[in-house]
Amino acid sequence: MRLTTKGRYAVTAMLDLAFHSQIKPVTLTDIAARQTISLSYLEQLFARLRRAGMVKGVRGPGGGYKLCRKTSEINIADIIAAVNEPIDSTKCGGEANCQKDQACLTHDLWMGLSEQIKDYLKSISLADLLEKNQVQEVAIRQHHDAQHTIEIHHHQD
Amino acid sequence: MRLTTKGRYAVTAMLDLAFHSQIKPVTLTDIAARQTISLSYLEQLFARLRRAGMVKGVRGPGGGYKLCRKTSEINIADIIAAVNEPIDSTKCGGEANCQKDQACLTHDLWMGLSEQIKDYLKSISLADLLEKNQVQEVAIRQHHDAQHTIEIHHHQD
DNA sequence: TACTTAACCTAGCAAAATAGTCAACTATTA
DNA sequence: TAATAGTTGACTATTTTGCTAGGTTAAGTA
Ligand code: FES
Ligand code: FES
Repeated sequence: MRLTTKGRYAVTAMLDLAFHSQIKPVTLTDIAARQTISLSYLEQLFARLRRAGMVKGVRGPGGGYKLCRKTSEINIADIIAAVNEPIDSTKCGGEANCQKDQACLTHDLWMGLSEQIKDYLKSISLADLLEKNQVQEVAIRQHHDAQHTIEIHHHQD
Repeated sequence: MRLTTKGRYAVTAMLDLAFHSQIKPVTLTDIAARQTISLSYLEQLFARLRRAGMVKGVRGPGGGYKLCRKTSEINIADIIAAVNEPIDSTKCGGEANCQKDQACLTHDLWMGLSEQIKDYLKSISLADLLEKNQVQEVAIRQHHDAQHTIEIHHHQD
């Protein structure tokens, strides 16, 4: 499991998609504009996400992308794994034989740690994040509404 | 929190150090040989680890590196943070103002997730990993011993 | 049928990060 | 003093990243 800005872009885009594709597909152009990510970079990311079976492209006018599964069934680890080249972080490439005596200090250890992180990220779904974010959005909207009300009151003075 | 091979190198080297520096300091040459990491790359990593106050260099013959703290007081997150350039993973660089309406979809969300991963890695100490590894080592040795016994039995036939 | 839309694909590029090298230098200690 | 071993800085190669530019293909619409 590698964790870089690339993965962040992917998670962000997927979250945007989850948030806006309730009714109709969302175009990458829209996501690019909202999240300030280059369109073609998004295309690259979504090509991988599509090949991983997480999203589905709909061509033609009114088209765009939509999720293949429910937001509760899409986890963060899968998204990150989909966009990152699956690099074998071991020297031996699966075989546990690079040295005689201290062979797997790197091998088992990092693999285990990496697996733990993956498990952790697997336990977080898009729905979980959406919920969190929605709470915040609601809070902000309520704040705005409140301010709006205050302004109206002010005008009525 | 970023997770790349660089961090893996650092954690692996620190673990090797923890494992071998019980009695006397360990030279980077030894670690380089054991873990098949380039010596000069290790030097770079250990320069950062030293600046972060995690290891101490001992000069002269019989010198090398040793840990500044107990293995139970050194966590994985700190090691990884020490070798990675502290990059601000947000576009806005701390300010939450990159866009008007959807400002912090990226911001709060990824920051929070990143923080959670960091917390998780903070909860794992070198001692924890050592213990695990030692358990495995014992297991392997036992397995070897068992096979050895089998071979002896075979010879006795 | 022609046109538009947006997915889908390809090649290439500049900047950054990563991984590793080399050589000179300094401090320690046997 | 001579050997050892850390310290430093500059330098190079490779990979990844994020992006641009240009297409092709499928699906709607006039
Ligand atoms: S990396 Fe797999 S055995 Fe050393
Ligand atoms: S990244 Fe911080 S507000 Fe958008």
